[in-house]
Amino acid sequence: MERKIYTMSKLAAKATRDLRAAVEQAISKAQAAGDLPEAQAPAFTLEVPADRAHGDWACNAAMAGARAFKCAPRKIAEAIQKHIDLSATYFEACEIAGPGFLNFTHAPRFYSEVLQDVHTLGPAYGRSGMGEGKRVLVEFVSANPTGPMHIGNARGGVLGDALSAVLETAGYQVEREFYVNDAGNQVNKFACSLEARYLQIYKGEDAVPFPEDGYKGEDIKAHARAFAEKFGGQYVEASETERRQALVNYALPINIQGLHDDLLRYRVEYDNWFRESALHENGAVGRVVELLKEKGATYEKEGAVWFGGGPYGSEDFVLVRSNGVPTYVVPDIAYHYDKLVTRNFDIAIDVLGADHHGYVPRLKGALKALGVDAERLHVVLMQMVRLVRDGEIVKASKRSGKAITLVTLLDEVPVDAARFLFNSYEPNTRIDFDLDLAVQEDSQNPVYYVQYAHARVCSILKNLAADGIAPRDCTLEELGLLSAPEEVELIRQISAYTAEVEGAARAMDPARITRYVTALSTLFHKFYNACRVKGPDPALTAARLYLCTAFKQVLENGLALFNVTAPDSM
RNA sequence: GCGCCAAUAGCUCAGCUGGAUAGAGCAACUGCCUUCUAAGCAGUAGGCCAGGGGUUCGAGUCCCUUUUGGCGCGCCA
Repeated sequence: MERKIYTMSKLAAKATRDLRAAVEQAISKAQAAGDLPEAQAPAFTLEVPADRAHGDWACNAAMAGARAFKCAPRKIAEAIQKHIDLSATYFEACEIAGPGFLNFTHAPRFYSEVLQDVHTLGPAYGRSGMGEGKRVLVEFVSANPTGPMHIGNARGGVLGDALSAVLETAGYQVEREFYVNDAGNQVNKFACSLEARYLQIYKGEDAVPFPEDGYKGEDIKAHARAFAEKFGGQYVEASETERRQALVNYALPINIQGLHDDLLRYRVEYDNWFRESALHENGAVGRVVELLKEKGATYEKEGAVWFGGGPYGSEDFVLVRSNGVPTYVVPDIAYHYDKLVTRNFDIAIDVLGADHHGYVPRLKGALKALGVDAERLHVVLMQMVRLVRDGEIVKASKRSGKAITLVTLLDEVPVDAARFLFNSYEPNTRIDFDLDLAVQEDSQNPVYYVQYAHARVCSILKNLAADGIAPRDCTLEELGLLSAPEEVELIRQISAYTAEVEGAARAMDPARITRYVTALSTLFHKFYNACRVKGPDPALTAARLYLCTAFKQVLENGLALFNVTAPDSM
């Protein structure tokens, strides 16, 4: 696998790191000068204040140190202020406010250099080395190939895909994987359902009972009909095993290809399609049971093999039924063992529906018993998606065969809108997906707000190009002309991008990027209304054009993370 | 019954290791297009952050508890 080396933007990170060092030094110097008592200096935070009037970065060292120094926060703040040296930093002012906050203001050169950074790095702006090149396997969707994908898989697809992109950008080496459940009981049910529909074609619907827990969807009937057209009735008289095998061999590949195609249509692509059947064929499933037995993590009860979860933080559960057939967890354990041991990924991430949460401790417990550090497995649980149409909740039920499928969703909702909407919610938020809103092509739909900002900046560039004015490099003096509040705010937001990506990676929440690009677009729209790019002053025009192209670049980088298009015109 | 997740503006949601006057979009109302796209901007209005205790300089955020809702608790997957 190709190892990518990225140029990183370190400017914003360096700015805060230097500031932190300056504050620490100021505390030491204040202590040396007797302005602060000798005591362990407190841990403190640097954060962007909610209110712009409080500067660009705020430090709580004075309040945090109140106890250690046995001194009023404002007194401590004054001592720090007296001794702080900002000359080597990207900050120029330090003020004391409120209960003892130290508020710092960026020096103008910070803004100029941020813009130059964006131009230098281009599409790589935002990348960082946070992940240290660690190998991460992100598994998501993994829908059963026995039927069509439902609306929850649509969310999982967007979430897993965007999360993967965020992690890549934050410096991880990511592989996207789909786990194909092409073995086990689900497939048996699939076979029995197909068989019933097939036989019904030849014997009549009343003559062949349909299995109680079978798949009742139309897709099963369609498969049976197509199979009958291709092979005729030759399998009616064949043995049950042979008949079912033939039906599965025919229909399952079609379904798997269908999953692949539907996801592709949804702009979701995988590095690997990992088949459960492979784990059975190469003996990994049987081996994992043996391994657990060797570790003494199992016991037998009433003819079944149980996992004793007590020492590993999980409940007891059955591994192998009394009839000798392993339960579904066993291949899952084998699969995760394969991820973390056989293939030796540093981290495995599972994107799962919240209805699977009860299963997580079992899986982690089994991994612990196998000697695997369960911390290397991260499960991102996403809450359920409900579909709302005409103000009413559409109940999706897989058994009834009336589920809202991913394909139905795509037929109704543009991919950009669906991806943007699904990526607007953090995984742990339940979504009521409003179909009526998603198809609306107006300002109510947030995706257009962001795309419009992009179309706008493209329009500016086009207009100026028509006048013979092309973007060019600017001197620091020229960039210093960008001092209007709207300009400064926009650049500030641009400067925060890398940290935002890192935060999204750390929290495993790509929805933060959606919020980021929305905020970025807002600031651009404000800039657009307050500052004209085209104007009498060539230097100012050049500087603003430089800002425009930087904005365009960062917006594109952000949208690329969740694979939403950035149109040149709307 | 036990466990997990939640409860913030009329609606949908943010609020990142506890920080300053709790934010955004939509909906409502008022303004702004002979100048780079009005799918935009500016402004007004809208909140006992579910209730109650606690922890501390400081709580929407942490702990306990009550209520309400979602999900899960099989030798199904």
